[in-house]
Amino acid sequence: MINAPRFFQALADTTRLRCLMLIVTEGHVCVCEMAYALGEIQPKISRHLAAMRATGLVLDCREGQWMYYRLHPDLPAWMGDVLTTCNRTLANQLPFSSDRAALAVMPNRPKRQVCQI
Amino acid sequence: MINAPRFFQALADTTRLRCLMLIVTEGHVCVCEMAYALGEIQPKISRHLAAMRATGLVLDCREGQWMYYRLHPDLPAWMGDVLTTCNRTLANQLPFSSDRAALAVMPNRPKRQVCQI
DNA sequence: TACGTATATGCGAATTACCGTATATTTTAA
DNA sequence: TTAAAATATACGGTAATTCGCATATACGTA
Repeated sequence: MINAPRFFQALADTTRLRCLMLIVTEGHVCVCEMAYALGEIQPKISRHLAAMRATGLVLDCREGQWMYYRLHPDLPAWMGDVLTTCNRTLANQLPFSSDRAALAVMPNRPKRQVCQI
Repeated sequence: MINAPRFFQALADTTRLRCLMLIVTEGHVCVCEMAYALGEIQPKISRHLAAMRATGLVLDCREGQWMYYRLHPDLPAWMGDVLTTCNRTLANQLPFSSDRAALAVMPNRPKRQVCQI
């Protein structure tokens, strides 16, 4: 089970926090979407997501070629509250606001179909 | 002004988080109180507090020989919300609960007098 | 002034974190 | 079966973090 210091450590990196805010807003986001939205290279995004998966903060789900990430359903309630509180304020600030804007106009953005689990 | 990643980085260390939860609960806590409550040596506590002061998370206030730390009054509201949410849950868990218990029975615990600013 | 208590900080060592590049793996489609 | 796209990871380098110990500084009191 994820503990408080590890939870906060996951939020302590700008790239991870930007990915998490996208996940909180969108529900499910795949790697190439985050890489495009943040303007970062794919291995960097993938490594940060692997770190958050290892700490139990997010869960991955393959859908064809795409790997979608979402918040771990067993996340303690207070951690979900923290993420929501955080997103409510940060969503209107840079770079989080421009991340959403970039994702909204992503060319060839994959359409999520199945994997509703 | 303190930003989100630096804020979370401050919470990402167990010693700092324990000190912060004491500060949230008590309002003002001095270094020797935290050292006693956590069972850690003074330089370790002092260095962590200096780090949090440098990031703008806490404010110090000398009172005689003692240096009291409290949350920075200009902390963004959402960060205060996160700390409150966090403390509400963690206060009942180890090691945070035993930190409060130890502080409550600290021998020769200094009495805070002035420095109400 | 001299001493005891509280606090801060300099220092070096060990550990951990983050990055870019290159490459391996998985899946889809031709 | 071959190619292309998406993703994961190994590797090496650099920077940041954390620690214990020793010591410096500040304050109160005798």
